[in-house]
Amino acid sequence: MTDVDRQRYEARAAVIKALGHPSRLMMVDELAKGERCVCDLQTIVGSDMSTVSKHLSVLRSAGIVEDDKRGLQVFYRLRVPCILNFFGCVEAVLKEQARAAQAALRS
Amino acid sequence: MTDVDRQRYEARAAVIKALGHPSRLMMVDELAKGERCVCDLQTIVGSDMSTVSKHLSVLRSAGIVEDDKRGLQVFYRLRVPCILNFFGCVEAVLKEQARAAQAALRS
DNA sequence: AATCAATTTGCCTATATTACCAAATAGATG
DNA sequence: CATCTATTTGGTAATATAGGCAAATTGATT
Repeated sequence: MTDVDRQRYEARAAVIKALGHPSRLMMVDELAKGERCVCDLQTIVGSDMSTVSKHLSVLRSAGIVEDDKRGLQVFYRLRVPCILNFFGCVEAVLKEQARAAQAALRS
Repeated sequence: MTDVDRQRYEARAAVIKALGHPSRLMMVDELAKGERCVCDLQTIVGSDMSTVSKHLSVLRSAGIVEDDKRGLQVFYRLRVPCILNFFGCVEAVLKEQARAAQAALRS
């Protein structure tokens, strides 16, 4: 494992980590439908506006969303929509989890 | 956003979070080639054995890997191979990141 | 220029994560 | 049974993350 390889895994992990929070997932899901202002996202997520803003900045520095200020509002949108493909597989993992839990109960 | 919805995002985030660490990504990548004992993974990752073991337990409780003790060794393998599809999109995000960084320099 | 609205930043506290070491466990072997 | 090997568990310290409040910023409005 070379140093460059390590850096590559580091970079990948940073992207994935940015997605590893429920509020951020909610926002990504909402942004899948189109661009949204911070206020829209706050309504959905339900945290303090400053908290939402910080989550968005995590997504932005990971390269997952980009923003665009128009007037008083800042609009965010997905930069790389393939992110959405993750969810299918994540659901598969959750199903496996459930299955394993059942099996454990039976044994 | 109902409470059940929130729980669903929570569960998804937990799975994704488990992937959000460079060492764990390395291990998943290695396991893509087939099952491996903890010692194999330790060699690749290069951390303390106990650290590697804990990372594996994170992946296991997320439902991403399963393990199997045979003799003195414990073998791990991927439970849900679609995980590997993530990487393509993550690379796309990284490329976008790089492009944005370039654009920022030019402006 | 003063005020208002939307968002971000700074600060602080609580909680979570990571890593290593040392000790415990479990199976194999002499 | 004593011992060796592979792995896990417990303890602990360092660092990172998350959330809210208050203050700062930025653009719009009067």
